[in-house]
Amino acid sequence: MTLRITNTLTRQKQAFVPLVEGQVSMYVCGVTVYDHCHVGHARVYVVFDVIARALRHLGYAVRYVRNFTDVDDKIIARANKNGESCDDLTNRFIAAFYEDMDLLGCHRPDVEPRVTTHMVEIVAMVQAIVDRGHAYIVAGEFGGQDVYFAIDDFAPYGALSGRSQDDNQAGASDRVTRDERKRNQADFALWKSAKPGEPAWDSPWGAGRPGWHIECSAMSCKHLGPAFDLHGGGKDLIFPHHENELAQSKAAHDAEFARYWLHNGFVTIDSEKMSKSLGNFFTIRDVLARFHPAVLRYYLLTAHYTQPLNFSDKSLEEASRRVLYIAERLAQAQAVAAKWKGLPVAADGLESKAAADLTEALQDDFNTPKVLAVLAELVASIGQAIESKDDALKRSVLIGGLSHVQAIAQVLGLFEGDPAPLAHEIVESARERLFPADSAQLIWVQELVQQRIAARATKDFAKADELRGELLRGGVEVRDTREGSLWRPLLGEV
RNA sequence: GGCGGCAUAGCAAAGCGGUAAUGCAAGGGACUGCAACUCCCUGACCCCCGGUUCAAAUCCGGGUGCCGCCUCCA
Repeated sequence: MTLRITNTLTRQKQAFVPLVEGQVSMYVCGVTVYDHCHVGHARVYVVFDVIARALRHLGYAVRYVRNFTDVDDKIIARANKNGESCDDLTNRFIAAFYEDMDLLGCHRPDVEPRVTTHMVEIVAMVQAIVDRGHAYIVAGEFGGQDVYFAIDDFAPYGALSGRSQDDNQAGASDRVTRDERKRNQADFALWKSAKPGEPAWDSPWGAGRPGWHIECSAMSCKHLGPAFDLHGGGKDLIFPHHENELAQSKAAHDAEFARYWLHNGFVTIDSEKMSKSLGNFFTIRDVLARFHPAVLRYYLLTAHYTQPLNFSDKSLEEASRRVLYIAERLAQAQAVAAKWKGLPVAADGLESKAAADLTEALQDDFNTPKVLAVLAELVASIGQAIESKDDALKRSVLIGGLSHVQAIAQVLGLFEGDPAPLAHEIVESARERLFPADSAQLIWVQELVQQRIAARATKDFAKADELRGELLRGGVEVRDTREGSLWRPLLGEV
């Protein structure tokens, strides 16, 4: 079996054949850095992080490029509003972006170009498009000149999004102000002349800045060449961003541009798209204040990347319980397996089946729910083995299973490290959040737990059970173990 | 108005022509003073109607419902 990928261009899942055997070049549209990222952004970058990891697992040498858009209307507006420079603003949010991505366990792409450092390439590409007759120049509003891409001169326009210009006109005409300078209202800016006070760069058309789409065309070309394998982003970029990128790039150099277009589905809330404009979004920081980063990452991988993913406390709570369960099982398995440390174990059927299942799941359009199912079966086998009285079986399943969990972990970017601290962090972060030190809630819990310990000591089980019931209603579960009566917060409503 | 996607057990989610992965929840059992944790067992014929096929959740046609894009948006 070979790798199959859903290609937006063909609307089909098709066999992946890279331009150069064994290598994959991949470009993913990065963020416009004027604000914190929300969960929708998190999904894109986690998904493509896993895709890059998966490709590497499958043996490809991957070159992953992801840009920062640091010149844009929204950036200028926000910087003006804040009374700071665009550079200060963008640098701040790039730093914040890295903090979020690091917490979520996303590897850095191989190249992370910024628009502001690629003006030479951008101007050159605009010039090439003009020279080849696919763009025209009009007078700008404040002097200088604007350059527009002429979609009527480019026959394949609409191929990616599957719509004709006529289709678009019907809906767009009532919402978009007419610009009489444009030949076709759907023509889009390649270069915009500077308005007073805006950041601007020199060009053959006077001082100005790039239009929205050209940066990705120029930067992908510079770092991956005029033709490359994978181009990714959220579904909302299909039109107009990617459609326009495709048109510009092909108009500039005739090369194939991206061969496979991958688009991830939206994160939704109550089935509606999470977006800035609707205001129904949570930033990554909002979520990480309540849930462990591994929980958010796990949750983001529970649905196939092309499908919508509905965001809710319930889903995150379920993911919490699951991640905790897996981490605890793995930690326990490691503790049990430690005594066999260094002893070799023959690969068993379980391990090789899991390896084959992992590969198959990844080759099936990076099917992370399937990978999670493989992991679940593996962890279940490990859980059974821990209980097993058969020492030989136990040893082979635990050691073999743990080593294969690592292979899966490296692809998912989950459970890569030591599982014991992860389990501890999940419980402790919930404890700190719900029962902070010196809080009335904490004192309440400690008081009841002490009373219960006392009740049990005198074998007053009726009283002990009553206290446990009370704690449970207060969101606390108590477990009587060899180490005594331990308590921890319930991870979400059950 | 145009274009596109989705509809699978209580919930979430795989499946891409050969009689439905996985997770959560729920029920039963083992364990436990009782519980919790853990382990074992239990669940759906796939929105509706037609069609193609020896065979369809999976393909085709028609409905219904939800969502997205066509304006900045991951």
